[in-house]
Amino acid sequence: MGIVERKEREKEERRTEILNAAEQVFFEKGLALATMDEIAEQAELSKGTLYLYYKSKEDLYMAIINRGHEILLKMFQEAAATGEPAIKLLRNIGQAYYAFYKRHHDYFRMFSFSENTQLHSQVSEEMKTTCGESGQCIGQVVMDVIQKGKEDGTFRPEVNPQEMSIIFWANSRGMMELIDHLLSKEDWARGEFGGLDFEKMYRKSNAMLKYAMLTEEARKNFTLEL
Amino acid sequence: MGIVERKEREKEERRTEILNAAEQVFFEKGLALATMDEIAEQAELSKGTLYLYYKSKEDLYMAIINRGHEILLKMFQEAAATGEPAIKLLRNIGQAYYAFYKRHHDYFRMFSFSENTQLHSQVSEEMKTTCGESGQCIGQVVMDVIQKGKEDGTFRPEVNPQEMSIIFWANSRGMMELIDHLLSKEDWARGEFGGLDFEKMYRKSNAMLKYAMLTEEARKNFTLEL
Amino acid sequence: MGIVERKEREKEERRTEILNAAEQVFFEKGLALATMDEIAEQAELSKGTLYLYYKSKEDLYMAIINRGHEILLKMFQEAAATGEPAIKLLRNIGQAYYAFYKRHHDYFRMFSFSENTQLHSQVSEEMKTTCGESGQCIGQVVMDVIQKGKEDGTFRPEVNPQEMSIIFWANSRGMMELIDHLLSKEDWARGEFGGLDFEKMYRKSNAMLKYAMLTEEARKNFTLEL
Amino acid sequence: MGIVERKEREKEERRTEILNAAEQVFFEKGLALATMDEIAEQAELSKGTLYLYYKSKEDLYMAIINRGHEILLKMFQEAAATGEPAIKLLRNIGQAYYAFYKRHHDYFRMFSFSENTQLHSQVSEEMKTTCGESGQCIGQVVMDVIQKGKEDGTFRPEVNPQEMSIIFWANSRGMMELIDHLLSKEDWARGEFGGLDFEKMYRKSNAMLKYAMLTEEARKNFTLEL
DNA sequence: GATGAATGAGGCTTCATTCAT
DNA sequence: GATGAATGAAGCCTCATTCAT
Repeated sequence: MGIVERKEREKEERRTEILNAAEQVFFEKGLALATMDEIAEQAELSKGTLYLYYKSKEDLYMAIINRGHEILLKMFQEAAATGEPAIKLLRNIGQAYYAFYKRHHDYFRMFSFSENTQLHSQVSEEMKTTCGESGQCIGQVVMDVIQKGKEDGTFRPEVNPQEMSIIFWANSRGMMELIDHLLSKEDWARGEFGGLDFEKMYRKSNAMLKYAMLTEEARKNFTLEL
Repeated sequence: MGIVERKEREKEERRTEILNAAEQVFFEKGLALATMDEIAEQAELSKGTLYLYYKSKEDLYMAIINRGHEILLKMFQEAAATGEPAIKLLRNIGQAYYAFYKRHHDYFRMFSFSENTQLHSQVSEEMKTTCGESGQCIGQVVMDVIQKGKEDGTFRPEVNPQEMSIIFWANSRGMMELIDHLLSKEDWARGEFGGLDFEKMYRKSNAMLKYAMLTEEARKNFTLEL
Repeated sequence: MGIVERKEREKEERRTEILNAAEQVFFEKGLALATMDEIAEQAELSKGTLYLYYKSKEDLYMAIINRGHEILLKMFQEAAATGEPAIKLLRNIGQAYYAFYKRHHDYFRMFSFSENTQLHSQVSEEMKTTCGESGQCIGQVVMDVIQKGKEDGTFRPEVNPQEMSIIFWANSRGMMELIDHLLSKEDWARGEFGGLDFEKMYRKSNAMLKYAMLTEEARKNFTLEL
Repeated sequence: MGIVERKEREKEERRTEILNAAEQVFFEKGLALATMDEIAEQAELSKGTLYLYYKSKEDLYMAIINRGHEILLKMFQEAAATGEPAIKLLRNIGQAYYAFYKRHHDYFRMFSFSENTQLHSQVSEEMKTTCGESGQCIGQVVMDVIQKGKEDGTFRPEVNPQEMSIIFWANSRGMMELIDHLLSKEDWARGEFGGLDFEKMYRKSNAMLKYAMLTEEARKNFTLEL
């Protein structure tokens, strides 16, 4: 025995190879312009084999998005596990998001797409189920941190962690999308455009939201720089 | 005389008809799944005629995005022209955005797409030029209001209007995208999901940002509800 | 009076303008890639007007070929009208053909096409009739010169002028087509390719045919250089 | 084993089937009027399959031209391999060309087109490379024979084989094109038009060129009939 | 006579997916 | 399980020609 396990492992490896290949192609061309032919060639597999592992091009695309979500989740979890006070953790998470964007902006760009109605209509239910989790968990990490901050008296008692985590997440995403869009026209690596320092702006926006949640007490130790 | 003018007007009408038809189809199917055949049929025109007015499917798509931008711009301009103090105007603009989303969410969904690299690569330079303006102006409206608020002592002197308008815009967009995504799974019309009142959350997020910009003086007249 | 003539003249001028425009476009793009739109634009006329003067794109193309034929005919006639002895005239004609090729190779290239079956099937009978003449006459010029050479004892009595004119014409055309094809790959202006001097070769081929027609007597005054 | 070979063979057969179908359609309609739909139907294959074997309509067309070139090359090679003296071989080649024209005039007509600039611009580099060879070799056969005739004292020492092979080839092609053009209007099968026997004329033209190349010695055994 | 907007048939090509081997 | 040849539906776009004004 062990033969079943080996088979299982090989199958998993094959899935990974396909994903790696698909990733490269999707990153370069995007969903619409990528072709299964190209992915098959990149994977050094036949086109038929692709369909043995993934039901459709869209499923494959969704699987890559899921990869991105898992990477981001891990980064969030690490950022929230330093043992620091909640307010620091929230800052860490914010920075982790920016770091993710910088290191994995190809994934980031796919995220917007993942919410596209058209895409969803073409992804199998199976795949959607598989991919749902990570996305959910990401929000949870933020929520837990805010809850913790509430408990230790940093955030006001009327703060609703679920709502606030959504607001934080939405704001961050909105900032990053805008940054990504503006930067694509200029020097992306420099992270600067038209004299604006986007990283700083991103941090500011997060700080502003955080500031609004602080108790009077906590504000004394917090300087909001605009 | 008048013959040339009439011709001109008819041509413009035809353009509008085409745009109307394209809009309907794009709203329903999205860029990828829409076909020029269907648009032509909807417009009760031959496919060839479509190409007399727009160079490609992507150009047509971009023209619709432009329509959306113009509607939004007008709503912003009206929201900023009530003569109220800056802090109210900013709230008006925020509400206008939400109203736009509610009334024209099909346009709203296209906006994300308008920043897609692949789309851009297929839109003619001509069309891009035509469509650039509205997008620019929208941000300007917000910026002017913040500048005004700074001048009348509502917003802190260290506030940078350009940066803040970007942050406001990004946050609002992020919130709305998230709302749109979450709601699409449930009852959209109700504007509520999982016990969360999204409109309220949206207003909160805006209020939090605003609050952070206020001078000590102005905060006295502003209650931040979380 | 006069008014009809003026109308007639203006109409003729319009035909010429159209022909000029079509010529430019056909020269540049060839029949298949040229469009009536482009011709109309070049002529600064509406597309509809084109069809007022020519029944189809193919008719227009044929009309240009006819122009070329007329130019060539005129050059042949001049070459044959210097009053020199027949053997010189034949040389003149050969040189005229080469000169035509050099000066008007765009026309020359169309000639091959003019014999294309597909083209013919799309040209109106009317236009074919109009264009038949020049083509016929060109052969006639050569024939007359050979007949003259026969009469003055330069060419053998058994020479059949009709046959020989055809052979001359065919040989010259074949040479020029080949030259044109080979040269297009290299420096056309230089008239040289792979160390071969095509003009010289062309003259040689003509000389060889001429030589074979000469009487013993005439050969004494003729040096055939190979 | 053998399975790979069989696959290989079947693939080659498929290529041939496609070529056969394309040939029939192109012969009947010509490049411009032929459609891939028709070729697919004729081949009893889907249109998509055509593109699995040939990149474009033009590539397919070029492949057929190549077939013709190969047939002609073989006929030339056989004509030049009878072991007879060079002067006979040259006559054989001339006759082979005429035979080719008579048996395969559809191919012959395509040849003119193969030199068309527009066609070339649409043929893939790959196909051009594949097709280049045969064309080259055809000229070589003639050249070798002339060289041989020079060496055995039949042709004058000043004869340049390369030049002369080109002249022969060009003259033959020119004659055949003209014949083809004139005959198409009348009875092609009879090979006669307006009282002219074209085959005889063709032979005459070749004989005239040959005659001009002969040494004084060789002329004694050669009667030039005009 | 001139216009030019409208047509609509049809062309080439692509590609996700299947299925016999 | 893997292959890759074959499919065929569909897409975008072109353009010669017509015809109402």
